[in-house]
Amino acid sequence: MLCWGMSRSAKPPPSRSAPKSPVRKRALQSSAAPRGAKGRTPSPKTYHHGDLRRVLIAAALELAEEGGADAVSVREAARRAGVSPGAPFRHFPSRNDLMSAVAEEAQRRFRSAIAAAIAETSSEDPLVRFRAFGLAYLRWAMKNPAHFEVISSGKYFAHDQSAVVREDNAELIDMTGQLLGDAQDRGQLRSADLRIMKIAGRALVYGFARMNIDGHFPRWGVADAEADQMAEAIITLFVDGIAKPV
Amino acid sequence: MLCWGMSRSAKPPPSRSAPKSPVRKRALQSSAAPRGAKGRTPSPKTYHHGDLRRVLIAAALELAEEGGADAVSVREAARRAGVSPGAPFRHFPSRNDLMSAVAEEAQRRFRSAIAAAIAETSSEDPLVRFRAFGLAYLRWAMKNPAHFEVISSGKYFAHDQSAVVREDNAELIDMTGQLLGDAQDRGQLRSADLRIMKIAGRALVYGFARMNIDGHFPRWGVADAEADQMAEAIITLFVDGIAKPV
DNA sequence: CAATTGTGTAATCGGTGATTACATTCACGA
DNA sequence: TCGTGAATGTAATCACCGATTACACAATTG
Repeated sequence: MLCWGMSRSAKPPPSRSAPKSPVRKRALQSSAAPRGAKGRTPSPKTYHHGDLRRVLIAAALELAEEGGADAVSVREAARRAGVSPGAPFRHFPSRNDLMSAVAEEAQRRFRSAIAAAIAETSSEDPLVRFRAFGLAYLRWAMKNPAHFEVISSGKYFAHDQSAVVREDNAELIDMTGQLLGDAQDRGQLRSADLRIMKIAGRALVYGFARMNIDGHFPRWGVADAEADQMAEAIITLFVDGIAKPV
Repeated sequence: MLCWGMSRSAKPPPSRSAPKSPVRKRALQSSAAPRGAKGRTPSPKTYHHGDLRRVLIAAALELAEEGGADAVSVREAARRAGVSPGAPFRHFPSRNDLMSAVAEEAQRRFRSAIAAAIAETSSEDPLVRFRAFGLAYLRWAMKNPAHFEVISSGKYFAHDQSAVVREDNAELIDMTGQLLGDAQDRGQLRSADLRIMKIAGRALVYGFARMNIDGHFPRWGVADAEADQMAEAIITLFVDGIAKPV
């Protein structure tokens, strides 16, 4: 018998169309009352889950955290939500659709983290703010490698599938352009080619974050402080490199 | 019936232990006489393939080229080699082992490309050679994105599984350290911290290559020239950034 | 020529994404 | 209040994949 629950014991085959026993096992249910967007009260043992979409996304984010982006499987997410393997299909026609939703949530968090870091920067100096941007970027990426991977790798969801991720990301890129433009207006930069600086800056932080994800820094994972110092040093090097020498 | 060949037609079940018809279909066989390491002459229709290991690696490299590193499957490689799905097991106990072999071959090519580019540089100026290194790196990575991905992402083979890849890569990194050290000895650099420059340089090119792989440059893929110019500009920016201003 | 070793085949297992028919429930309107 | 249809979850199934085993066949070697 095909049983998606955790009981693997062989059961006597239920005659094909016999009415099922009304007793249902139900798992997790995220017992801290998941308030849906509509503030519905979820009775604990209903046939309908009530908030499956959200729970699936949460489970997928969790799976990614635990075992990397590749470890996310629709079936396992369903298992953790306590529903059958086919249930997610109603909400996400394909695994990619689930991953898109995951990416949107992750991107939202990423953006918030950076926005918060910049908001905390009291200075008006665009290069100082640029530094803060880069540092927040790297810190978030190193703290949430799997989520960063989902967002960035363009392998888990089609980039043109989620307008949210696309626009949100474009906004971040624009922000760096803005900051560099301001710095240029103040005569703080050596080179005139903003475009190259922008893309080089992106490549630098992206590469550092990805190297971390891809296991190029085997020493870390524990030495959190060293990683942070390294991140800071790299950004300093970049900013010093493009800034006009005093 | 389970048939690994291309014929999907239902056949009458062959009685379990009946002697098989001696007629065998045999695919590809890489008909340009694959000379094994031992220079064996491969007769075209033997039961034994004769050079399966090599052919499997070649097929895997091809699959990666065609559909990205994730598109490599042991079964498909076996299919292209014209053998059963279980055959590769003799040579590669797991998919990762196959990918390790693929990575070794790719790394070998990568290293050659860079070595050749540096050898062509007549100049003795370490920064000029450093530039050549970076450019060769980016050019190869952009020309062989899937192969670069297999080498670098540490997801397709355990980094400690292949001494070849590890050492080969360490040698490349050493090379950059050497070049930067030479530049420092000649007083060409602004900063004293070689370690940071080394890692920032790595992150920069790695990030650029990875952004290309991950689809962050949607415009390209056709505009090859633009990508090349961009690569050059980025490396120039970096070298100018770390070099002492004239 | 015979035995041993290497190599490919056949068959099977468990896991996964995808898809369909069906069961149950909920929400809305008569 | 009650029925009906739309939502939503279940059951069952398919194809594909990686892994593994027992077995068949070939190549080599003595």
